Amino acid sequence: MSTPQTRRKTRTDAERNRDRVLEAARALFAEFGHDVQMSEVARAADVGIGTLYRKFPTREALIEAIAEHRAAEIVATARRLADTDDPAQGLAGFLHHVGEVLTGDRGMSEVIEKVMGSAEPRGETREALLAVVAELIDRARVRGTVGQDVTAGDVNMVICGLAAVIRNAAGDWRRYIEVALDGLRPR
Amino acid sequence: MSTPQTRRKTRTDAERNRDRVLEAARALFAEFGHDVQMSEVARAADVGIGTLYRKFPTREALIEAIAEHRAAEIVATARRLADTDDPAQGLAGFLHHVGEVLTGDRGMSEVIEKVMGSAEPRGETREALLAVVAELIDRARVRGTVGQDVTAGDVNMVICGLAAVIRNAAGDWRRYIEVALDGLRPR
DNA sequence: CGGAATCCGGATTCCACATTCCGTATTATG
DNA sequence: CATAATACGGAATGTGGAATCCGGATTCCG
Repeated sequence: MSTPQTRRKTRTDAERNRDRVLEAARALFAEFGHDVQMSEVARAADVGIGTLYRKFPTREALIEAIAEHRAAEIVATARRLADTDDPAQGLAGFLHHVGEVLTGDRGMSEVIEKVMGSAEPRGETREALLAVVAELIDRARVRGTVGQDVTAGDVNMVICGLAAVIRNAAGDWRRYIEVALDGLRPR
Repeated sequence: MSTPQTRRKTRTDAERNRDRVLEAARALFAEFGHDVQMSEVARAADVGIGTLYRKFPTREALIEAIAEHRAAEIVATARRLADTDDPAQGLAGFLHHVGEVLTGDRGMSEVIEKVMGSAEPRGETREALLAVVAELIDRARVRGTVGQDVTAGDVNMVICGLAAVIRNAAGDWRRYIEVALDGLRPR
């Protein structure tokens, strides 16, 4: 009913513009974080504000699209690390990867904090992330690098803290990870 | 020159109002964090907006006043812990106290993050805090509960993360402290 | 080509707040 | 008390920024 067969192919410029917007938004949010303005995004994408709003009906929608993208990347890497059975990688490698990403993406570090916290309605991707983390923990446990009692929730907290440390430049985040990892090791 | 001897005593009601405002603001910011409105503060204090602004010429000024107050309390407690040479207290006790305070004061946990990060112009109190933390670390080091290489910066990071964990309800913050403390212990 | 169907741009509307202004009310002095 | 000095309240103003609207430009399709 919502698809009258009289449907033309989506205009090519429309599609192109959508990509432009996403790309520009990604760059802007990565550099300046949550407080870039819609008009700035539009300008950077070399697109009218109207267009921007047709693609993403809401500021929030735009941010979500970007975040989802980055999150998916992270999950992908995590899964790779989980599969490769390299002792030098695993949980440690994952945390460092997250740190690396957040360092170059201020907006993401702002989002991660919230996402790792309260069980928000951030569906699929969040689930996927939790799953991989759980797997990483299992492997680490077997290998003896983390205690039996360590949970995915613990790692969540660590990541939440990591994001804050990076976002506020509160110190050397690699050192933070080191400390956290030591803290998770079996007694 | 700025004190023409023709100076009456400050009106008593003025003084009383200032207290009311501070008290109301404290409560409001503690519960709702950074986004309470000036008008709400005024209403809660049962005072006109104009008055509120005579006491604190700026939203920021108000927040700063509140934060400074809380920070001073924390420093005081910290110093007490540092003096009491109770092994069960010290650094651990301090972190738990901070956690307790932040749990009941959302606004503060928002501020702490920033303050612990970038060497902002938050003068005296910040200095004092750093000093006590340093002292707590020294004692802990002597007692052997933290490694030789642990610095005040490390504790800063931990606190910054703690604030984030609490603010986002990302898990059990007592557990977080436990992990952090374990991570700081000597090898 | 021709003319829908779609999409664009960006001025404009709306809204949520901080901050200012000023006429009125209250307090301290003599 | 009288009166100057202060303080008060809260409507009015200013501002920043998201979201809407619509005449004009483009693109698709026969």
